[in-house]
Amino acid sequence: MPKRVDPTERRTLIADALMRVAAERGLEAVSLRHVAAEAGATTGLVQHYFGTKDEMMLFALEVVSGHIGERMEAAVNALGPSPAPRDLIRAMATQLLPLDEQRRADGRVGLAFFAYAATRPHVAEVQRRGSEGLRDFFATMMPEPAATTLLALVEGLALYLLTDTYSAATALGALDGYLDSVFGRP
Amino acid sequence: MPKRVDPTERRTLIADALMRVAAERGLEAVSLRHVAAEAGATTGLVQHYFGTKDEMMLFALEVVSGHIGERMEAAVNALGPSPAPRDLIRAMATQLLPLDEQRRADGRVGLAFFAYAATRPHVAEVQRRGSEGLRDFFATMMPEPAATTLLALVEGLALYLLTDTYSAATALGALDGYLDSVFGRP
DNA sequence: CGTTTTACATTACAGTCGTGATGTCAAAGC
DNA sequence: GCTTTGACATCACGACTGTAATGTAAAACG
Repeated sequence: MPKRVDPTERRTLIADALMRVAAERGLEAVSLRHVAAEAGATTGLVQHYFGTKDEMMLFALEVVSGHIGERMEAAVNALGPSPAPRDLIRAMATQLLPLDEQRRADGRVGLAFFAYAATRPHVAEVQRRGSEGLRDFFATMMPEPAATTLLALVEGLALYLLTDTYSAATALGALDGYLDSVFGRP
Repeated sequence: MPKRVDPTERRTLIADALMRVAAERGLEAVSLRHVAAEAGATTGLVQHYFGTKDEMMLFALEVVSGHIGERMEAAVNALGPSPAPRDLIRAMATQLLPLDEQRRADGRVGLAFFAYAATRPHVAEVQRRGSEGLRDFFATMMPEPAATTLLALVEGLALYLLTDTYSAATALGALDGYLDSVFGRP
């Protein structure tokens, strides 16, 4: 056999190509051939690592969640030890907003997956779990109804940022305004 | 020529079929053939009334906005004359939430169109205008930043209702909670 | 050293897609 | 009444899709 290869490395390489295609040309342009071409490979390689297209899509969705998780961890670490709950929540919520090109790309993929999941229950399950985990975490640092509201608010802001309906300043203002109403004005 | 026919009637007939397909099988299942079949017609008819697929999609998007507008008007009229701002806003915002099968169908189509618009600037324009109009109207009855936040919150709640992440009671609770924080608890 | 197994590439297939061309038929206009 | 025209139906086209089958080369393993 040829050089033994790290399969998850190849899979993330493919998933990254997928996300580039999805971010630039929409999820409907995500085909085995386009993804393969973007990855500089052939459809055979893609087929080798993902038996089916749905498998590939599902993996890409997990990569996006992974990105968000990593960014949240980094943002939280940047706060230093034992930060105030409000700062912690703000830092995490901000990572859900598409405020730079990196997060915009992830956001577009995430949005596309919402539509994709609308007719694929098992994909929807993955998303649901992610949202619930986040809300439960938020709920450890603020009243539960407020955590619920905050998460929905952030999701809506993300949507409007993605469509250029709201500016970054507007979205951050709305986020801070809501945090003020929960934690009290500083 | 055959019986002269009302073109907009035919167009809405086609658009309704499109929305049924999109709601049940996702926007990616929306093809000229599927829509035609759902409408009990042929692709020739669809082509006759919409030169191109994009034209058809755009028209369907306008139909969805129309539905929402009609529902809002009905809900507002049901309030009786000169309602309190809070009640008015609540009635309108509620129409944006997919709380019954009718609104769920529209919501799914709307969501699918968000993804569709992500790579079609002129479609995004239509959506943006709708959101801005709504926010401006809200802003006539509440502080502007609150209107901005409310709209994003409602959009986020709609998303989570659509994916069955939040229950109707949870979403309405979040909406009322926010309205309380703006207008004061009754 | 030979065999097996892994990692890919290539090709083929059946299906669907949007679109354009062409055909048919009935009513409106002269 | 004949011609024009609008309202569709039908069919063909090239492009694209996901997937299955097959081929090939190389490294690991006995």
